[in-house]
Amino acid sequence: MSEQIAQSKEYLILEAAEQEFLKKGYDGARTTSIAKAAGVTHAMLHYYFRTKEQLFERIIDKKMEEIVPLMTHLFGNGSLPLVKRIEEAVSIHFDFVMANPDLPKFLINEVLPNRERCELFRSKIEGFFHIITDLQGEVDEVAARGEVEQFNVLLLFQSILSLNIFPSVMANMVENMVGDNKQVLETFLAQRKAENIKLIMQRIKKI
Amino acid sequence: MSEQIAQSKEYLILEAAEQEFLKKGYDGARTTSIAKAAGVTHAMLHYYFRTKEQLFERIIDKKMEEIVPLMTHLFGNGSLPLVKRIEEAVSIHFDFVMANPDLPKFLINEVLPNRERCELFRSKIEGFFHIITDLQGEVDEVAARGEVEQFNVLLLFQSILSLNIFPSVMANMVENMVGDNKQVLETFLAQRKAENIKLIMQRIKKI
DNA sequence: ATTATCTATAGATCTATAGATAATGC
DNA sequence: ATTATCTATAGATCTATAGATAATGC
Repeated sequence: MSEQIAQSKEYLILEAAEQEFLKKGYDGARTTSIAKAAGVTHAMLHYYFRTKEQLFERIIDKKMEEIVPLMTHLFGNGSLPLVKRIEEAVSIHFDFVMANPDLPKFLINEVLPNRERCELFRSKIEGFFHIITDLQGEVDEVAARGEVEQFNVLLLFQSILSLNIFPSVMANMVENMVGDNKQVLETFLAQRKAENIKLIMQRIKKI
Repeated sequence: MSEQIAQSKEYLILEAAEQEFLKKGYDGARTTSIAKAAGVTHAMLHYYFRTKEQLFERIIDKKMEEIVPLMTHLFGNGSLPLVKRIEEAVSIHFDFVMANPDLPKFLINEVLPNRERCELFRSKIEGFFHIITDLQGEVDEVAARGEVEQFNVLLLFQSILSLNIFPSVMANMVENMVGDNKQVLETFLAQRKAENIKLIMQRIKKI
């Protein structure tokens, strides 16, 4: 990004707004705080974005766009066998959530409860649901050959999602329990990731 | 509860506050809305509870108290063998979350992020962590005899929690996907519950 | 005497804009 | 001419309380 854009007031406001909205949600966020954090006068925020709502929509859109490519490429590595591909997906998804720890709560609190935003989100990740359907066909075949336990792909994806967002959704409690020791935290996360992979693998592998 | 208490303004305010705070969170809740929903003047709310914060704490306390007995009795049926006891726990916990669908989000958004409240909550469920420790000893024994796969009880509990809160945390998206057909929703929930039990059972059972 | 209740309003906070002025690009 | 920026403030909303009055319990 060019130096001009990076330091433009409009961009500074967007960055500050992202922080504020992700940390505090729409209700908790203050346009005055955003302006202050961005180092601009409050009037400038309204000059560029007119309303708090419009500024918020910009952040929502940005966040959604960050999720789409992950979702559509999650089970993307067609060269791997089915089970390995799913194991990869769990791992990649876990890492993505850890790299974007505020996203799950933001989605849960600000996107899903709003009809319009929820449907916009669904339309954006529509491709993902087609992938799920295709994958189900593949699973049915492989399971018919007795190579994996039969399973519902959508349910399995929900399980992966649930398990992987846990550390970020419960981040405060986790911190509270492990203290602020970075080493301990990383050990915990590694354990958590390994456990999630094991859970999913045990579920689908042929007994 | 006596008719007097049930219809007392104080109690009406508490009930309305519970609805409002659970649905909208602290920031989104309005004391004026609460008073209106309770059918009392706004001044009465402040007369009984002084501040929004104090009213909120009352609701927080109540909600915590609802969770404590569940947690401490989750793995309580000592007469069952280990694996069955855990299966029971998954089932009971799932049903509890479904019966209290707003609780997980409330805990995640209003309790855990607040240092004081989070520690208060931890102190209230301290007994639960002792149960986890005891259970770990039992697991180590049974696993040493080769009757179950070795596993970490705390990690497993986290997995159960993650999997079971999914439908309520994603409730809006689930509704959006299954429509408002009650039959379809119940089928989904039954599927989800069976899948969670299967996931946990497969994880701990000896291969 | 104390508790409960209401009306009216203070006081704080927050979003948003008006209006003036400076900077920028044809 | 248009775009960017600031100061000042309007206007809306929300929490909280003052002060008067009615109801209740010794």
